[in-house]
Amino acid sequence: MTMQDAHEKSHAPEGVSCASCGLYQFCLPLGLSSNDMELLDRIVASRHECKRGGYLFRAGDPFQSLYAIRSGSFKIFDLGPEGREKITGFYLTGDMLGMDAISANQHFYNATALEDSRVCAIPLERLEELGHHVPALMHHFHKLMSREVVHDQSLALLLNGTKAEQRVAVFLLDLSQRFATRGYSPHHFNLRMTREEIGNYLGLTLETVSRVLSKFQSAGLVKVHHKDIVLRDPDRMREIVDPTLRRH
Amino acid sequence: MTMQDAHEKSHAPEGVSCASCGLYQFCLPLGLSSNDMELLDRIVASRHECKRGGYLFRAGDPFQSLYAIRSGSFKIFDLGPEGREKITGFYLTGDMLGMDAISANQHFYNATALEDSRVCAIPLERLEELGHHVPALMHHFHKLMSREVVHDQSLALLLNGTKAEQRVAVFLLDLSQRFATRGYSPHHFNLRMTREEIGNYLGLTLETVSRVLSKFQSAGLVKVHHKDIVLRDPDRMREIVDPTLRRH
DNA sequence: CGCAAACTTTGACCCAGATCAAAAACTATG
DNA sequence: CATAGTTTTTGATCTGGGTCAAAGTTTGCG
Repeated sequence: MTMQDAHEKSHAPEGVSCASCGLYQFCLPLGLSSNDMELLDRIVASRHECKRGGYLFRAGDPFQSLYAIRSGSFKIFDLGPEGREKITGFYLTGDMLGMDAISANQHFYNATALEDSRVCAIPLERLEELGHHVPALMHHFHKLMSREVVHDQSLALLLNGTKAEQRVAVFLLDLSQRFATRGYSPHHFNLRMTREEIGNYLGLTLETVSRVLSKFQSAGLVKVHHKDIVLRDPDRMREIVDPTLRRH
Repeated sequence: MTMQDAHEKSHAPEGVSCASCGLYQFCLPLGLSSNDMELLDRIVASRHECKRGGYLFRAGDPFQSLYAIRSGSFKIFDLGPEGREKITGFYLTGDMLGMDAISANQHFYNATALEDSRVCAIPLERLEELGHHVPALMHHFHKLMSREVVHDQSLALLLNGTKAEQRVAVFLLDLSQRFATRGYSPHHFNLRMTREEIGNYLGLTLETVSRVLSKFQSAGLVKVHHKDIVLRDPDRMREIVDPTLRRH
């Protein structure tokens, strides 16, 4: 079973507290008093490591707990009947994974690490139990789930109503913004996924992603060097996403 | 403001209880004791009517409450920069709407009634407050949100990896199953939305939807008469969705 | 009941992006 | 540091479903 597979995921030293994590503005503790923060450590069942390519959970696994990403990044994906992978999300440090599994008590999708990563396991029962005593915690959890709903609907909108260039632009701007929120540069960052994974996620082929990036580069919008991205003109990028922004 | 617009939504007699609703297997009360059920009525702030085409809420509206559909059906949709409508979901009797609004305290999307409908307004604060005393209620709410997450991701998968015929087949089978769960015939039902709305939702044009339905009809899979649908061969329909099911 | 408006069907043509192909650039490993 | 494998780029061609067009159907309203 996934949980015991030492090649994919192993226990790490537990001597870390939520208060010292440096992620409390993204993770669950947001808006809690330092008093509440101490309680928070009680809901983290364990901390794991997950090697690049290792599974955090697989579709069909029984629902054990939610996971907060302490460091690293993950993709979640479906494997179709013929094993064709379809990515529905990339998750970065501070994001929470596994909320799909609550509804049927088992995971619908798969999650693997894009790089060596660490996660905190948060059993839902403990979260709910502590939530009875700390209303702000419960409410924050509801916000997190709601954010997931909004994100997933945005993805459906993206896959429905937009052209290739818009999709890639949305993808880059979204990443940029997420890095900014985490304190990294919004102008210069490294992709953690391949062209194929990007295309898979955006409903495009890797060739199309590559072509669009080349086009953006010759238009002076970005500087692309492998996975190294420099956003040179975010405003013009935003105009590609929403042409009504263009001022003549 | 939407909430006061009498043309769109008006108050209806309040003399109805959750226990007498006949929907308690779909709505929030699922799995609660009859004792808890009495508490439940306390979280319903009001019951409204919503005429065909009327807005239940609009993108940007402040988040007032969640809504459980007592009768009727709704679509939720985004209006792009040029006002181009993009539907991300159809909701039937017993479904809950508005969970997108929790994350930012305002609605991201619009909701209008596909037919004259009635809803129960459920303020989140009351739900959370009562949830502190009734853990099963809180947990059931988490399952509902999780189900929404799974649905939205499934939509993204549909819009990504499938062809026109598969999409229409998925749509019909999904509706069939949802009607069945509600005690209606899974073989014979009425569409509440136009070809255009179906196509919009599925990422197809109304012409393509029409063509696919015609093709399904001549193949003997369905009998289509306007909005009246008879599923004649659900098994073969499932094979269209997932060709690996085919036995030669 | 009759006419207008809305919805649906069917046909002809076209295009964005998929697919196929092949070379180039990078990465990892012994 | 050479070599095999992976990832990316670029080009040529193909196609599912979009777009445009026009006729047929249904519904609702006065």
